[in-house]
Amino acid sequence: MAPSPTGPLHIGTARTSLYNYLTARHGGGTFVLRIEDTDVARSTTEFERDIIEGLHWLGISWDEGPQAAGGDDIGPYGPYRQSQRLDRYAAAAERLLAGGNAYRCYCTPEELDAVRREQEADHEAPRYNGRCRSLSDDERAAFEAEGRQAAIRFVVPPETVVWDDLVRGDVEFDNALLGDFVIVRADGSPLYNFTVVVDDAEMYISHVIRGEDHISNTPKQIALYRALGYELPRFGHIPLILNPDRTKMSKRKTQTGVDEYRAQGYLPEALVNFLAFLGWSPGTEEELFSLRELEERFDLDKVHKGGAVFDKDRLDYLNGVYIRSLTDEQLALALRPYLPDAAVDETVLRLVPLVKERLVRLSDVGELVGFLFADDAEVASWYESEELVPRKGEVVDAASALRAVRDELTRLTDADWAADLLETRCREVAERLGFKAGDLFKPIRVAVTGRSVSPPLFGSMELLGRERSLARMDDALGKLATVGVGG
RNA sequence: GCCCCCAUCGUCUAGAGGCCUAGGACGCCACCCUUUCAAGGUGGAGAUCAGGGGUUCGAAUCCCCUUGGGGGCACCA
Repeated sequence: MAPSPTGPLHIGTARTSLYNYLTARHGGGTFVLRIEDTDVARSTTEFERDIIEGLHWLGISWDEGPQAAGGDDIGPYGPYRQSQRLDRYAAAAERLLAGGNAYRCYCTPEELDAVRREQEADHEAPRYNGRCRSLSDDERAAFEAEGRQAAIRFVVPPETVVWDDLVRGDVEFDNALLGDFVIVRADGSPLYNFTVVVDDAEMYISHVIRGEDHISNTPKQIALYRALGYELPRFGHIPLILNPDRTKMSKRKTQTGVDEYRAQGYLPEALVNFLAFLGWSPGTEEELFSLRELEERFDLDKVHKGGAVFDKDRLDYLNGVYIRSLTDEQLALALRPYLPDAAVDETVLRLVPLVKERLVRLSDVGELVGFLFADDAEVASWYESEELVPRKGEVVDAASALRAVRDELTRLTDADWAADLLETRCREVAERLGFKAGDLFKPIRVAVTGRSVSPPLFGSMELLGRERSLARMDDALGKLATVGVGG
């Protein structure tokens, strides 16, 4: 896998990495991570860190490559950052030049542009016209005298290239359609199509698995492999992840940062399971897979050719499944970062059963149990007094009901303040007053939690504690009084 | 404009000539359970397998064309 540290870890990169990782693990191979940082202007070690940490977070590990951002490499064919391999590219370029497989090109961007425009006008494919391909020594000297810097272009042999793609089968491309492409810029820096070939070959990469958007780079790279005398790897082009409108997934239309999903409380297990199925399935109706199980079952020849839309609903569903599969202790730990620092561990563990079945993302916990950590006045500000009124009741009913409940519960001691007893007492009150239990519970719920939708009421009250629960009922009574009916 | 790739419910997918009156899952809709919301359970709507031609006794599965969609055509990766 060879990500470019020019941005945070992208969902697409994560998926490609996963497929690479699974292919390597499934086949007992070696998984290599290489950082493609030749674009010095856009590459940062901060992004490198985000990528490496994101992959680790997903559970993806590699046998060769940098193990930490800015850290040392592991593996026999390093260095594994392209910025540290410049001498190799220079040597390869020299070999190409010496063998007549490449030449210096003195064309300026303006000249190139003019040619391109002309070709477009003639409805031709835009490509380099080969002007500098066979310059005489005099012509070369003349350009040099002008002070022009030369880029290096690769001589593309005009032949049809065929490869047996790991996911698509035979793919054919006519390189005669290609112009000679630049492999080294005028400033001496090497370009992608050239560096990957040198690196993949010198790192003995056997399987190149990448997105379908690279399919048209492959014939160029194969030509380079041949010119350089390298042995060809197998290529596999996996389908793209799509926006809901079926265009190539983009930040604009879909959330693409792995760090963002992580921050929102998606579990790596859910993301991995979800990503694996974007373009692959085991061929059965099973759909819950751990990384380990995927390592065992994943196979490139079950990978689809068509793109797959990123379906957020499905990710959400899977995340819920994985959250529910956690033990209470594990979930309490995972929830910690999403709860106020003031929340003690014991409280967190006790609140887990109340929220476990209600969480789509870990970050949802804040909304669910916010009433526990907000002060009474704030909770009272969350609702209008009308919300205290039971479905088919009057404001007076709400007031008298709440008062009855408060009076009843006041008699309980702190020690008795537990969910089951609270429920028993409230049901008794409901019966005495002739309320349906649900109708009575509504005003209590709103008073105590500030919302008409909350975790189970009595468990919530137990956690909140006697004093605060009673105080909030008093606050509610006060709010009803101001509408003019309480008292 | 040129080149290449792809095509099963809205979405992810099962399906490699007869097992398909096309299966599962998400989402959606009902109902059940239920203190709200979830979770769970049951059921339902939802794809004439993009369309048209072939091949075959037989096609979602093979071939061709059309249409639609996507990707690529840089001194980006």
